[in-house]
Amino acid sequence: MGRGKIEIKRIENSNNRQVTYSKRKTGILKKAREITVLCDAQLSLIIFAASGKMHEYISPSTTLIDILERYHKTSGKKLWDAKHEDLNSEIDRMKKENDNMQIELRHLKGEDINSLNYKELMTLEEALECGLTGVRDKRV
Amino acid sequence: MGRGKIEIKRIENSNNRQVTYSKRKTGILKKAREITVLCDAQLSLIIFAASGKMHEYISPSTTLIDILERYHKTSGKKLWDAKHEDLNSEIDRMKKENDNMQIELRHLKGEDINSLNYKELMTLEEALECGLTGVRDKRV
DNA sequence: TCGGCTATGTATAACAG
DNA sequence: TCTGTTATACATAGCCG
Repeated sequence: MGRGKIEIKRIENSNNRQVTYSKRKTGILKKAREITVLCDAQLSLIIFAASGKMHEYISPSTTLIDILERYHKTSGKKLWDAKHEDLNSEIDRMKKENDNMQIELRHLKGEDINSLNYKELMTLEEALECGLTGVRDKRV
Repeated sequence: MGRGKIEIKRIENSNNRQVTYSKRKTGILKKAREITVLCDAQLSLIIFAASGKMHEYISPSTTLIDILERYHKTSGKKLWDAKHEDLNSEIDRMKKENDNMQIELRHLKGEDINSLNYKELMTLEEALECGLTGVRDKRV
């Protein structure tokens, strides 16, 4: 279309490239809107120009999130796992830390100490005596 | 285009709608590919037909996740917060729990007790004595 | 229902200001 | 560089088999 046929390959002249981008962006956004209206389709179109500028079209009556959820379900491809995995591993890490402290606390309170061996009991006693001394010094 | 002009509104005849969808889908996918090649654009296009069938085009040299990250950064719109917020609040909750245990542990070890008032010290001392008794009983 | 055809409406490459 | 124009290539609506 236009005054001459062009090959579909990167337009080397940056000015032409920019102009073509702008026109085709308008075109594709229009097509996107049209197909959703004509055919009851749901669609998400996100375009970034080489310059970084962004344009989007999301079909009405839906949201990008809806579409991504559906994409997720339909394709089975997971989108936010990278993010989720980080958070999940952080949670696991804290959970372990938590459990360890929980156990130490119970021991210091004299609970669940049946499983401790003699050496561990001695260490614990020492810690308790030390703490007690500190507290008594302070209190007086 | 075609033998007659059509209005951009829902095509009522479901057969025509389906045919038009199929043709236009091909068209828009082609346009999507072309603009990325011609203009160095990055693009994500996801279409769901009314039937539920999905089609997508993601520009080469990128991934949908990249595009969504960029969308997030550029638009400021948060996409996965609903999902993430749950995890984040879980992390916050555990962090608090963690901190509290951390403090309690330090107190039991006689550390950082300057900030405690008399009553708190007494409670602490009691706990320590109780723990110590338990441990000594056990050790013997 | 479907794949292909073609007359016609659109999009756009090149150009002009 | 940007906006508008125009000749042309392209996309596609309605058909046909």
